[in-house]
Order: sequence, then C-alpha cells, then structure tokens
Amino acid sequence: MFKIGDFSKLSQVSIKALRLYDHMGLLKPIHVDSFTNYRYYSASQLPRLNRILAFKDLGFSLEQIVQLLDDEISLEQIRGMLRLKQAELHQHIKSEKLRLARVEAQIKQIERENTMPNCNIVVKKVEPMEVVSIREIIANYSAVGELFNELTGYLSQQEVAKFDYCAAIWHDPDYKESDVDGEAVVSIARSVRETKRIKVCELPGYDAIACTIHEGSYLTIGESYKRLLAWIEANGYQIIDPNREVYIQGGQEQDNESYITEIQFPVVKV
Amino acid sequence: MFKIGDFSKLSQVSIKALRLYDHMGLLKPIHVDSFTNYRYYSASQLPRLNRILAFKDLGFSLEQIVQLLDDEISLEQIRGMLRLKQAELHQHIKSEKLRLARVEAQIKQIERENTMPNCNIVVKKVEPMEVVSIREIIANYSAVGELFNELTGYLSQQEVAKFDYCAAIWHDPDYKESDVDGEAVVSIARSVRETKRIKVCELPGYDAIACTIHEGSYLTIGESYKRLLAWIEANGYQIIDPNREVYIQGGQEQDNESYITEIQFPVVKV
DNA sequence: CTTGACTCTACCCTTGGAGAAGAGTGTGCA
DNA sequence: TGCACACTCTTCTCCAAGGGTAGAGTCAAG
Repeated sequence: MFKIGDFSKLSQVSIKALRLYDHMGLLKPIHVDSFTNYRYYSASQLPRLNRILAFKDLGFSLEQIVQLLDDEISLEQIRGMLRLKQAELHQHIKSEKLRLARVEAQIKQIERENTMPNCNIVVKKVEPMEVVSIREIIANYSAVGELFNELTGYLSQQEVAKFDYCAAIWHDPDYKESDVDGEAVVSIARSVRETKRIKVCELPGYDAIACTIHEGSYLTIGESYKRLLAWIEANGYQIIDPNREVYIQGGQEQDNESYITEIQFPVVKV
Repeated sequence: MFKIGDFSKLSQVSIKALRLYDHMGLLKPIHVDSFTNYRYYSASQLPRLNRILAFKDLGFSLEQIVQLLDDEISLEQIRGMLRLKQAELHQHIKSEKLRLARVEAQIKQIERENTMPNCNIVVKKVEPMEVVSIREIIANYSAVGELFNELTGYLSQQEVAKFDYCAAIWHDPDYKESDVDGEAVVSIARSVRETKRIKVCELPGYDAIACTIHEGSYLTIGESYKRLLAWIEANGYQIIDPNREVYIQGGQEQDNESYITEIQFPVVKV
C-alpha cells in the first residue's frame, strides 16, 4: 500500500497523471479512504501501469488504452489497431519528411540568394466550377484581355452581370513568345447559352494546386513564375495540367501596381 | 474589399481561422466597420496570408509567425529559426521511426506467438541514490537473500530502520549457473559507517533504463528476463551496465505469488 | 418588406496533463 | 499536546489552433 506520492516515485509517473488515470478509469487505486479520499496503490498495480505507459509509447490515446486494457478485446482487434497505428505512423513520417524537405529548401534558398524568402507559395485544393470560356491561339499572353472583353460583353448582353472569378488558362506546356494557346474563363452562377466561340463548361477541380500571389504589374510576372516553378521542382511535385492565372484584382493595363494575380499549377506529389 | 466569407473562399482559409488571425494580430482586415464590426479584407492581403500559410506549413506556431512577419527580424535570425526547426524535425522523425519500429515489433510478436502482448516494458530515467551495499561472489542468484539479511541486520544495529529501496545488481555480463558476482543494495536516508564488507556508495543514475515488472515467484523470472532482453534487442537498444532487480514487494521465499520485482537494464539507443 | 444568407461576439470542446488556490491530513519533534 | 512542515484532496485555469453552436444583428434580392 503506497500513497500516491510514493507510488509516483516508484513508477516515475507524475501524481497528476495518476489522478487523471484514476478519473478515466484507466488505473483505479486498490483502496480509497472514504473519509480523506486519499488514494492507496499496491505494487501489484505496477504491471498494469507499465502496460499503460507502453501503449502510450506506441502512440495510443488514453481512451484507446482504456479499451485495449478493459473491454475484453480480441487479439484480432488489437492487431487491427496496431496495423492502423502503423499506417498512421507511416503517413505521419512521410509528411514530416516532406516538411523537412521544405524547410531545407528554404534554408538553401536563403544561403544561395541571401535574401528574405517570400514564402508566398502554398498548396491548396480547388473545387470544380461552372464557367464560360473562349479558347484560341492568340498573338501573345497579354492579348487575352480581348477575350475577356468579348466574354464580359456577351455576358452583359445575356443579362448576367455578376462574375467574381476571372482567369486565364495557358494550354501550352512551355513558355512561348507568340501564338499562345490561351483560354479565358469567367465563372457564372446560372446557365448561359453557348455560341460557337463561347462555351459553357466545368472547370476541373484539383486536390493539389500550387499557388503563388503575384503583386502588381504583369511585366514582372515572369519572376513569380520562376519562383513558383523552382519551388514545385524543389519540393518534389509534378505539374499535371495547364496552369491558370486568376485575376483577383486586375484589368487591361499592363503596369498597374495594385493588381493582384494568382498563378496556379495543378500538381501531384511524386 | 471582400467580406470575410468571400475572402475565406478566395484564400481557402476558414472564417474561424481568419478571425483568429485577426485576434492574434497576424492578419488584420484593412477595414472594420465600427457599427457592425464586419471585417473587410483586400486582395492585397493575400500575399501576407499566403506567407502565413507557408510558414504554418513549415511547422511554425502562429506566435512564431507573428514574430517572423512583424518584428523586423534579420535574415540571420530567420535562418536560425529554420535551422532549429530542421533539427526539431530530424529529431521528431527519428522518434516516430522508433515508435513505428516498436509498433511493428508488437505486430510481429502477435503474429509469431499468437498471444496477447504483455506490453509490460517501459524505458524510464532513474536518479542516482545513496545506498549501502555488499558485493560478493555468491553460490547462485537466490543466495543474495543472505546478503540482504546481513545488510538489514547491520542497519537496524546502526538504528537506521527505514529503507524503501532494496535491489540486487548482477555484475556478470552473462547468465551463470554458479559463482555469481552479485551486489545487494539498500537505500539510506542518512549516512552510515562503512565496514570492510558493507560499503556506502552512490548508485549511478541513468537517462534510459529498460524495465519490466515480474509478478510472483522468482522461479519464473527467467521468462521476464527473456522477454525484456528480446525487446531491448528488437528495439535497437544496447545494454551499457550491469542489470538490477528491484524487490518492490519481496522476501526470502522462492515461490510467493504476491511478490513484485522490477528488472532493469541500463541502455542507450544505438 | 420580408426572407434567407451572412456576420458578429461569446461560450464550450478537443489532448494530456501542469500549475496554483484553499482546505484538510499525517508525521516528526519539542 | 501543540506546532511545523510535508503530503493530499478537489476545483479552477491554461496550453494550440481552431470547430461547433447559440443568439442577435446585418445585408441584399425579390
């Protein structure tokens, strides 16, 4: 019969933890004085406490350990829980390794360029979206503005005024100086009639799309592309579809410092 | 100017998170209506939000990100924080791999022996301790009882009555049938005179000592040793010092089912 | 003008305890 | 026997990064 302090020293488990395990029904003292509420433990409870610690060490939560120790659980079920934990750990280790790679890429970048990392790159999900689009071979990248003019003109004619998503999709696999395969898309809330040039379609969603925000003039957007593409390669992603430029705040000027553009590349982890 | 819902959709960050970042001073809306308290965000805040997400992705806490983004922090300091994070991640991955190895060892044990794992093995720290001891080559393991008799007799003669730690240390590197190099130790609260046979010394502490609890008769303690040694090997530890048997609840009998003994091996990770 | 969608603050919940407050207990010592 | 000090009890709050919900106020379209 040990008081909680002695039992704590014996087992190297804090008094706080012992009281918590009591509350959770994980390890009840063999005797509790009904006057003083003092807890009394026996050395014969050490094996159970060790089992608790061992399961905790394997990464199980206290609630799971209650089940593992008390609810007449079959060997098969225990094996199943272990396998699940194994899979979780595999996954966790994998993602931590990727994170480590990202941290190391940042360190390298700082050491190479000796410049504050912009850290403006993020991978997110995008949902599919109903859009109207025009796709055409155009003279150069900035010529996409005319396609937008055509689209917005058509939409206002159809009395569909509001559109809050406005993007270009570049279908060429590489950078081109001229004859660019470009598509202008604008989101719509309700269906619209198609024409020969103007199609209604669903923009695909992606589980992973690498994004960066480009601030200001389109003339310097090449820098943002370069950083994003370098990041994608350094972090072991692979581009799987044409990239998008989302004009969050934009217009027809080439050199407006207040424009905000998001560059997006659909990717998968390799 | 976007309301919080639109900005949330635009950035793929939950409204809850945006409000939290506002509270923490991490990302204040560019305008807050003083009547309605509605938050209004601008597209020009997206780069900052992306930076926040990118740092979060690297594993930094929100508080750290506040510092990273606001407190005119030098490139050197950022590099230092990245290096620290890198070391943390290395350590974390290492410990998760060890945990995975333990889980897999358990799975294997279940599949091999088809028996409920006892999971009674745990690695803990022990502190150094003042003890009196007798070390001698004795006939066999159970002969250590006589050394304890000698020690407790001497201590009661010295009017030192209380001792709550009672252990044997086995100095032979391997199991022996006879002529065992054994040491009996008993903890003391205050200093005691030495004799030729009875020494006062400090038992060393260890950062890692692999332990299991053996319940019952000493006749079956070999089983517990076998399991503990197998575990130590399977989990990549190495024994660095003589092992101890702590008699938590014990006596002179060989076959008492209520005895509780802890077997301890000082180890290091390899 | 109404209705439904949106937003606000404020409160509780999550893990595995740590820390502290305030009150009661046990033990050693004079 | 009284006192001091160590120990224990319950209860409250706190941690990180939000998620969920309630109740009240606000906005925009029909």
